[in-house]
Amino acid sequence: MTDDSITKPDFIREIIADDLASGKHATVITRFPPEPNGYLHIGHAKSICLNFGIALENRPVAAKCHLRFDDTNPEKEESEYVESIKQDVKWLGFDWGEDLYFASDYFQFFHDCAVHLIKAGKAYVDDDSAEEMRQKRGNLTTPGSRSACAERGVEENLALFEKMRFGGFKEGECVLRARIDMASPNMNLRDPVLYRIMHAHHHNTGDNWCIYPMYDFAHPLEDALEHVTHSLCTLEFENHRPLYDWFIDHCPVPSRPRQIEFARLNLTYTVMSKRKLLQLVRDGHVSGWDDPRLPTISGLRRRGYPAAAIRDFSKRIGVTKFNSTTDVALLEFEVRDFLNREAPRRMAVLDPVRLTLENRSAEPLTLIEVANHPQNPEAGGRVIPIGSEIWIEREDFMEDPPKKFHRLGPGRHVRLRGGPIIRCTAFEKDADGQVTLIRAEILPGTIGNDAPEGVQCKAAIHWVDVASGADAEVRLYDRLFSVENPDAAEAGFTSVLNPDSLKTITAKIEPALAAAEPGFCCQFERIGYFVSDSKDHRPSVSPVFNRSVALKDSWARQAGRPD
RNA sequence: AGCCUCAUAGUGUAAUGGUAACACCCCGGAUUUUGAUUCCGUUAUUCUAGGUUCGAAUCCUAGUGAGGCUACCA
Repeated sequence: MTDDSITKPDFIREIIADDLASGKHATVITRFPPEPNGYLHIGHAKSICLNFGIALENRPVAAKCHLRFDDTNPEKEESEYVESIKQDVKWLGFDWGEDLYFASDYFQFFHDCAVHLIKAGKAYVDDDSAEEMRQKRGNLTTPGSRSACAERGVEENLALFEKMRFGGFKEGECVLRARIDMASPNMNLRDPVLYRIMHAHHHNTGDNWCIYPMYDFAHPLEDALEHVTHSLCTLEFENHRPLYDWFIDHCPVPSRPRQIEFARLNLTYTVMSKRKLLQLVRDGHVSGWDDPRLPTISGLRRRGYPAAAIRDFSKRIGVTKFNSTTDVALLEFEVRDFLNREAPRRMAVLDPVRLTLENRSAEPLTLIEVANHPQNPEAGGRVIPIGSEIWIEREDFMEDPPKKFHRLGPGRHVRLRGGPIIRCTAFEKDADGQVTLIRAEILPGTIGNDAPEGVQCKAAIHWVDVASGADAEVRLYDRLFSVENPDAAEAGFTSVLNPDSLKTITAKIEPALAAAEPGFCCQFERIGYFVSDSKDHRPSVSPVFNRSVALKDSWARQAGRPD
């Protein structure tokens, strides 16, 4: 269902194609390596689509993409997140097959590599405190100086490391460091920490270990162990690549993966950092991690964004090293583009006003068959009852319409979508001047036929039958922030939250909508795309719909302009 | 301040030393039983300065701007 025509080779795909062509690799193995410490968001979706996409595209050479949980820090990780991440990857349409891994399953190997480095004189146990280490590391312009512990012999280091491993030290008492270069202009190479002591329970290994490897040490080894050929990560790891390569060079690994960095996704009108997302949830600015306004995968899913639209979006934005910010309008375009093709049409009236059909004896219709999709006859149709009273949208009637207004007004004609043309004969107002009732007559014989000679009918409006229609809660979602770049807000990102990001209203919906199952995506004709809420929607009892995205509305733009 | 990386219409990307293009957005028009869709069209682009070359968005140098790096996070 995804649009393959969008795919064009980016610099990473070119590298891979070259490696395949030159015979450097016979196949391609990528991996998506989340830390299970939070929920996935659309930035992760970019990485997922990249890594799994490359594997899919290279199927002829048996390419694969692994799902690997980078769970090397027991203090931050929970198995609850493992399940939600698996669910999100699956929902996005990707399959890791047999290749589900946990970094924690490699703890023994990491340990053995550490011992290997110690024996080679390339790692040592350091008793310096974190504070002392920081001071001796130097800074951006001045070289660091080595800890006195670096002079320890191999046997002593071996013994101390074993003592670390078997719980002989308290947390923070010492660490294992690589012996590289304290004067390197790349801070990552100033004798980085390999192992720290954590007397913590791990979600996978329980209490088997009390030393845990650092990302920089573990990650290249994980990749190499899994025979990953191309290890794709975001730009902030550029300076880590020399260290990545150093571990590959100095440890007994079975393969040589290559790290390639690309720019992470930034989107306008939202925030993407885990910390800020967490704050929005904790402080109650949103209802939870799956709030439809959040850029989380679960939020987008609940919002009714199709997985295919997110995949198309990922292709459309490309992959580069340029630190860019993508206009969220591009995501919304992909959502509309997909839903326009796939979503069945339904009718709902968001701001209802009653309309009475007066000449029912002249046109005694009781049922109307309405097409489910204007461009796709295969989508079939549905039968909607129609009585003498219907709801129409308040803004589809004007007492004194301007010449460019095509809808209903006194004496004017309009077509009821899928039904007959009607003519407004009268209307009533209350004391405040608010229209309370519209009276209209049906033009007999106009269902499925053009307007009779001499009748001006330039629009079709949606409607809901009063007798058979139902009430529904409709949640009108809009952008969470009112400025393009909330991260740059002087008073903090929460100061630029959009106060109108959610408007909840009661709407009138046609019978088929009330009966829909949760997660049903459709277009409310002339309004936008909506989905029945996966959590709160109760079919036929208490329907709840979320707006995914509004339809483009050139009339609103035109009408809003001064003449 | 040192090191690394990046810079093409408003936004995101393509052009791999040989005519700067595609998508989104915006604007206009045609069609339309959704003021949607579809179709057609308009506006607008190589950060700056030098250099190499017959020829530079592309290669080199410098500058400018942006991002990253001084966790026992990932």
